[in-house]
Amino acid sequence: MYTFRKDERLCNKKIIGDLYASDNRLLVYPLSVHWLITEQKHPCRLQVLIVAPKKKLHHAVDRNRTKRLMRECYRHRKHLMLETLEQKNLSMALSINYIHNALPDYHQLEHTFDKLLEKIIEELQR
RNA sequence: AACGGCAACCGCUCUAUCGCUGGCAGAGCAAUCUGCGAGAGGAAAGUCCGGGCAGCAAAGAGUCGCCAUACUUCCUAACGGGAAGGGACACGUUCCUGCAAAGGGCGUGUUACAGACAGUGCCGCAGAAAAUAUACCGCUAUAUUCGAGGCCAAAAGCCUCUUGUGUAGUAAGGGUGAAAACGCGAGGCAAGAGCUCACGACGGGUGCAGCGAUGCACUUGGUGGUAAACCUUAUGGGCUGAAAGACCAAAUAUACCGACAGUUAAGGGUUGACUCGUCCGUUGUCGGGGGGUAGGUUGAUAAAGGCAGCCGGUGACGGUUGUCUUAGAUUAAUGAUAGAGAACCGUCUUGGCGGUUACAGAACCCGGCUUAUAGGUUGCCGUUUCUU
RNA sequence: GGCCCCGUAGUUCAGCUGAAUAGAACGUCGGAUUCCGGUUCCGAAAGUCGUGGGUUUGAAUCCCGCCGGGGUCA
Repeated sequence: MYTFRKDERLCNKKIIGDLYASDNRLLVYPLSVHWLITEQKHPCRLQVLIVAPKKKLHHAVDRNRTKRLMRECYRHRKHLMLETLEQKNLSMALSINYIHNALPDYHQLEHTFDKLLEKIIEELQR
């Protein structure tokens, strides 16, 4: 239930390009999310791209830790989105960008993720 | 014991829960599941050097250019790295010489440390002059000239001093400057000058010592600085870089490649330029296949490996014996949360409370260099204090 | 994983083949003109030349090491 495997990561360059070309953007500081409804080719309904930009976090250590924390939060909460997707029979691609220039705190990040998922599920219901 | 310096080493630990990437074993047609075990560094960083490895129609040769290095010997696979030694400079000195100034010896530290008679350039301002001394002042000789004095009774003439001018000699002196024509003393001279001589600095030659840098002695030359200015000398360098390259599967229609046959001259490539050499060329047939799209396997992890002992060496390091196996991702793993402990700091107070636990994250692999780094351990050296 | 370039007043740039006062425009400040403001004119201030060393008599300039910023290669 709380797994996070290779299948769930977004690797297709074409989909990534479409994702950033679309206008579906949500902002819950310090996170920025692009999302896109995709065709159901892939066995996994929900694919995600986790980004920590070099412009904001200059050291590789900081980028690694930020990505790990974000991944951990996502791993614990993605089932909420999956339920909605299965109800609607949809498939989705996500990119979660970190846009602050300091290291995050885990508990604050959890709180941010809760709010973020609420918003995404609202969008999906429409 | 405290503080400081240098060198070497370590650089948080444990438990629970939930996860990630490989390996081995088992189950399953398969997806996958279960179990066991592994999973960032001393700098993984900067990309400043050197190599391995790989490719390039020749990746050949020569000349020129370009780049790098620059005391000597050694170590090393190699290096622009390291070790030992030499020179220079700085500091210290319970040592030696000396009245002193100073010199020598010893110790510590620093050092991008080849060549400035192979040539060219540059040296602002100031200063006479900044490098072929085209001589401004001064000094000297000589010619001439204004004037004064002396010799003489007077004239002529001669001598001394003096004013101006011309010619010649002269770098000893001239407030400058970072630097002034090797320094300094004596001789010499009309005045002067390495013109000559002694001593000293520097360059060349010869002899001796040393593998050599170099040192010492003798002799000779006659010298501004600057080569992180051009340059000269010596040595080295083909270019590119894992996004290299090899293989497999999918996919498609005319860039290209290979073989064979015919054609033989314009031209093109050869990795900065030229020359020689060499390769290619245009048509037809056959075979393979570009670009674009999206994958997998390999390259790619046992090595110039680590640790310990012994031997050789002043040392870097080498030899030998034993032992160990130690990451391999690829939109990119090595983690998160909670609790406990350890170390250090602060505070009140004698065990609580609060805080801190650095720098930093592999991407083909090695050897160095440089830079960042809380705290701790060990060794050596120096200073101060206390005790015996 | 490689390679290249740039850091100079508050801002945008010169100066970079060494020479002592580091210059220009805009902006800022003060004064004049105006009833007031703008325009215009006059004047002034403002610089560790990114940083630490070295070469040189002398460094923004030459050499080396760091720091920061930007670009480029599938």
